[in-house]
Amino acid sequence: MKRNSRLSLALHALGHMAYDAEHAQTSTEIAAHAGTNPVVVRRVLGKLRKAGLLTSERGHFGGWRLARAPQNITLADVYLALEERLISTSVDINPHQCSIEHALHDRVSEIMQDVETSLLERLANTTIEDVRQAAE
Amino acid sequence: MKRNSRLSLALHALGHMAYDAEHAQTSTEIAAHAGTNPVVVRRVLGKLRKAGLLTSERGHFGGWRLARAPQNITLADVYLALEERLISTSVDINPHQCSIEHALHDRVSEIMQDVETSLLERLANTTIEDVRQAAE
DNA sequence: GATTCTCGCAACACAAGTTGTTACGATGTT
DNA sequence: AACATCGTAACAACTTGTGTTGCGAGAATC
Repeated sequence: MKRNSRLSLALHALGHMAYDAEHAQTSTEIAAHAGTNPVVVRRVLGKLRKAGLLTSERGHFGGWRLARAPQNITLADVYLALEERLISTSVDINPHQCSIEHALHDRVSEIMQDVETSLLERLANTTIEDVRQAAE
Repeated sequence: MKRNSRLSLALHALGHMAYDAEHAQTSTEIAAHAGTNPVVVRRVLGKLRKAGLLTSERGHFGGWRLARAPQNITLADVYLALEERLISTSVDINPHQCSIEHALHDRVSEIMQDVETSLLERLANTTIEDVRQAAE
């Protein structure tokens, strides 16, 4: 697997949880469905919980539940919860800072920022519920 | 250094070469300016040569030159020459292919494709010459 | 022709990030 | 008490990006 597999895993899990929001799903169940490991699932879903998209409960009949209705969770929410960014803003500014480098950084950063914003707008237009319905 | 450092390096080198297109620049010079290694420079610029943006000459007074006027090289040309993509299309399709996974893949791919296209359009609107002038 | 300069390329080392796995403690249910 | 489940740390394996060394090929100069 490669980059973006975390986003795929998160969305996949949410999609399934949208089917019956009452029943809590265990990380073992989710992992089996996604072809990965329960610990990996907890790592990823832990970020979604931190962002308020999910709740988790320990103990018997514990597991993961949506914290909101699937109509109220957009792909953008999930993307932001993972705290990854397509654009790499971390362009090390060299100390000598030649003017070409500076002009390039400004121009490329501006474009990347616009693209990132555009991406978020598009992701915000699709909810987990939309995806669930599209899958039927 | 992180991702995108190849694009930065490539653009940086092109920006400097745009100043005097006559004089060939050696990978050692470029590397010193960019704070990296000549072999790294050759690796990156080799892709630009393959794409027809640069030429290289061996031997005494050899080095790198622009293959076209800097007005005719856009940031999109460079981005494409590096053969990297922001979007990771390589989402391993699992054999069992659950319908949620399929719907998600379709939806996210569509969005990513649009964003990639939008990025290319924006990059195509700036030339190396534009950047050089902005640096003055 | 010998020397020097330069690119081309392969090979390797190192660091960082991603994923999978094991282990164990904490918490909740039966 | 026994069991199920999450939370988290630790580690291994793999991939990727970058830096480095070494050496051969081609081209200019002496």
